[in-house]
Amino acid sequence: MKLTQEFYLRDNVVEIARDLLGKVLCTRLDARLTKIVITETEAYAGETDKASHTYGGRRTKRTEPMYGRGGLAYVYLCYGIHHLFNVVTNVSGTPHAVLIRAGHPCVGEKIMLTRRNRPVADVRLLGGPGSLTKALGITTNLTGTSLLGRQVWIEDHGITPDESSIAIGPRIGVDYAEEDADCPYRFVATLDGRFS
DNA sequence: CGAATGATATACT
DNA sequence: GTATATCATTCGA
Repeated sequence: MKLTQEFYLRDNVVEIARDLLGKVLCTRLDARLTKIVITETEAYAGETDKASHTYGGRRTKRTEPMYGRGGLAYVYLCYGIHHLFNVVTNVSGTPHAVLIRAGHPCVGEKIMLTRRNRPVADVRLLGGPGSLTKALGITTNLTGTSLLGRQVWIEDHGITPDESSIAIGPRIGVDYAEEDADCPYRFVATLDGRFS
């Protein structure tokens, strides 16, 4: 059920980004349990990827978790407002990560509505990386946390989108990355009611 | 379309 | 140590 270390240690970050579609991202924070089905991801291929914070081997206090072992969380503040959640992959020393961009409510929908201060669950509840972390209660103080622990983890509920329901395209908001801005590293799944 | 909003990286003194 | 530009976005006009 819960994804194991081996899932995250694999060396093809693009493949892991695709495999994360349909998996269930869970948090238990402030004694409140929330789960969402992942529907959109992006791969960031570390040192060779101009869109990645670790391009060229840049290593700072912020990016330190990306250099850790696969299976850690990398959370950072973007535009001074939004906390963005990433899954660190590959072995220690290879700073790859997958950004979780969107999802569908699974457990704790009411808690998520409260955190987002919204009346009803629509596509905007979890419709972007910043909205998603707010709904799940994720903040930068979770950066470096293990995804095999008690606060945040990922489960397999047996949802496997087939090839035809996955759209692949260039990543969002990475215009600064020159030629790497066009890499087909973004995955979107359309799961028509196939989640529990 | 444009403001909000603050940590972070980088380039200076 | 201090200054400044930049940003893997969101929301509301």
